[in-house]
Amino acid sequence: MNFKIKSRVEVPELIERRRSQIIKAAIELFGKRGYHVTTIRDIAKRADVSIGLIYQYVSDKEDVLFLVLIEVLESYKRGIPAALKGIEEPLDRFCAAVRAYCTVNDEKVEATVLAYRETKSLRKERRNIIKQKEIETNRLIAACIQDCIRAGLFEKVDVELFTYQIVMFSHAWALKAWHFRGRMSLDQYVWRGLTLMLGPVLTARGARVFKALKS
Amino acid sequence: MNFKIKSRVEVPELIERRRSQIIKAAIELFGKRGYHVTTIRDIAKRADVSIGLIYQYVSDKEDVLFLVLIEVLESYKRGIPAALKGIEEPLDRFCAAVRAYCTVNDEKVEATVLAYRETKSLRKERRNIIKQKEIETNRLIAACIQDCIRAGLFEKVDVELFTYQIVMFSHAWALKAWHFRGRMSLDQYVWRGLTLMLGPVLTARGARVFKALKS
DNA sequence: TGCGAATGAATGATCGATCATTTTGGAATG
DNA sequence: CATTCCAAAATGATCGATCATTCATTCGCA
Repeated sequence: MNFKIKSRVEVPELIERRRSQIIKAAIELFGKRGYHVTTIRDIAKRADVSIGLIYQYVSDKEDVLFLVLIEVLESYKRGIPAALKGIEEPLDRFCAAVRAYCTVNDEKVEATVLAYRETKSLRKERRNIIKQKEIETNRLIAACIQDCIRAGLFEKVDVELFTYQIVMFSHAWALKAWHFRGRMSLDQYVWRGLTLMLGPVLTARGARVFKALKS
Repeated sequence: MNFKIKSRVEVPELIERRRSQIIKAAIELFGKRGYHVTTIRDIAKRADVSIGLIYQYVSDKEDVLFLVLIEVLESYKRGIPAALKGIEEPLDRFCAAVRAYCTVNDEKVEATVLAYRETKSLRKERRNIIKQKEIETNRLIAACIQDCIRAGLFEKVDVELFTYQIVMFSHAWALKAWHFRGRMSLDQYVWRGLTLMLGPVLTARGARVFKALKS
């Protein structure tokens, strides 16, 4: 859970600025070409810094991948609470959470695919930190589901499995973009998916609320 | 759809034997360590052949990855019809197909993860062949769903989306093995998943058939 | 002037691919 | 049946290229 990446430069603002410069370039390149094929030279060029500078803020290439994956997963985790702000009604919150998660996956398809591709390229200890981050995001969705159950809008479903169903549904938009893109819009995907998945989950009352929400 | 990989040796039986020897070793190594980290030397050693021999049956390392992915996807495609043999009742067939797909993913978790990780490492033309293979497998599941609809066991659902839901559900067992393994058995996973996913899909009659199936 | 930050040429290790050489198996010969 | 011979198959040392990482040097600011 706790991680520090060694830096030869001490000034925190500088670390912040340089690292995000490096991460930005690396996300683009890793996303397009993959981690192993991308060279430190490529990253340096795209970030408009020297090769040596990268090694002042990071101790090896794996550090860059780790920073990249942390940033990707955290940005996903940030997206959900942001979309929930101000929404009170539980079913509404649930739908907003699903839509938000699909939306972040849509905006950064390559980053999502990258997380699937390259998490295994980290050493175990770091891989676990990444998994932990994913679990934290999943908890946000699980909480929405729990709330719907408590409010009598969902039947008492298998929360764990239903959460993963939602997560996979969202990831699928990115993982199978080659299939879905062009076939339907993200909005269509979300609504058609929700309709399909909620069918057996909604209580009678939940169904009424959902119908109202659709319009 | 059509692919030939150059071989310096002409004898078909020899090509068959040597290639499957190479592929077997490569699946294990790519699965455990990843494509880029595995060297041709590693593959040669594990397959118990010389480096040079590999280049007699394949023209470069990417050929090996391609052969590996083709083999993985084909083995998955073979698994479904095999499990359906002799089963007539449509809902039974559908459940058997889901279970079969989950089972192949369970037996070769690393291969499934590998397909997600490394398909992008192929050049576009070959990547498309792999996607095509996945589509062919999906069609087998879609057909089961269609049959259930025709038989009045499923409501007229969104077949495309429902198919992908099933596919992602099966892949999730492998992709999220670190979460599910130990928490439940594959059988539990399949039944809990089917119960969750079929809820809104089954017609009244379908529900009766499903209940009977469970016992 | 001094010091931390930045640079990029140089280093050394690694790896894919090649190819000169050896081994193998079986056809031809006596 | 033993021997010779040869083409195909197999080998692995070697080559050339690439890449992560280092470090001697320069830069820029206080």
